[in-house]
Amino acid sequence: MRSPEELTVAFREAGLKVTPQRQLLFRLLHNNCAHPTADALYSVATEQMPGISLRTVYQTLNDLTSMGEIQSIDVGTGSSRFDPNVSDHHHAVCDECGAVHDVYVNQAPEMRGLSGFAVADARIVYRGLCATCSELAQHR
Amino acid sequence: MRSPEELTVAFREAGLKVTPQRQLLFRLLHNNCAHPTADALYSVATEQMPGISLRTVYQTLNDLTSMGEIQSIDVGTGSSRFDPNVSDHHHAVCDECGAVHDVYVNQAPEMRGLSGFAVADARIVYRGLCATCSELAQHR
DNA sequence: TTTCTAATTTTCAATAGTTGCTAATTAGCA
DNA sequence: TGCTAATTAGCAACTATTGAAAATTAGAAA
Repeated sequence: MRSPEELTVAFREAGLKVTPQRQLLFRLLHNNCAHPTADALYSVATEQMPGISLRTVYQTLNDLTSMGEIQSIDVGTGSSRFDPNVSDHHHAVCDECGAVHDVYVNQAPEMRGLSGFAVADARIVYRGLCATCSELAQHR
Repeated sequence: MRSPEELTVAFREAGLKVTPQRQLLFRLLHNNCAHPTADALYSVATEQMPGISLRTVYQTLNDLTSMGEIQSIDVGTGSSRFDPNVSDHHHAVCDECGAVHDVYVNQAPEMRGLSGFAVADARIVYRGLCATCSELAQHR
């Protein structure tokens, strides 16, 4: 996603208002590689702006998503996660600590067994143990 | 998954009872490649056994899943879907009609950009238009 | 065949995640 | 400074799923 400053301009150009709530979320999401859930963002946002509503967090996340600034991802952990990295990439989820990482593949694998399907997008979710957790597992 | 007859034996051997409700679900799932949701199965089950409870459907699906007879898949359509095909495969979802198809890949793609992650599993979800829907789209 | 009991089913309440609605507030143009 | 459409907060509602508890039942044993 673009910087908070650039988003401020983009929102105004789109006829959208730039509120303190939105600016806070711009900042919280920028360079955020933690793949936070709406609720996680709400918790952090509340520290800096007590009284901000979860509804507003959802609303802003949806706005940013439909503008293509962030993407909503579902890695099977129950709730949607939001990713400011909108480049073509995939995700690795640690089954132990739940961390979600961005990963890349050389080329999207070609699928077999289904003719005529026009693929628009392919998403891969890797599951396993992250470096830290597999280290810890070895010492047990 | 195994046949309803084989499952009947397997359930009894595991100390589980074989009820009419379970037998019905065994039959509804066997050779079912529609990737139904719990609710979809409940609808069909209700036709043949009015009064069957949605809770029982969920319970039986969970039992079958933990026995490894079916697998629960999440392709981002809101609710879990259940697949009696437990071989190593992936899924293609039509963005138009919502149909979910089983697909295969030659080899799981190797991931880059994350060192030390021990991959246990890789799941690919393709999105796009199925053969039928892309045909229809052409005639518009 | 009847009895017995643990497993199962049903019902209903509860939960998590998310969205719809509405009154009150506010950004930012005129 | 005033105005108005956009936004926020608050809360109800909704979907998917699970928890709990009373009633029922499969199936082993007598």
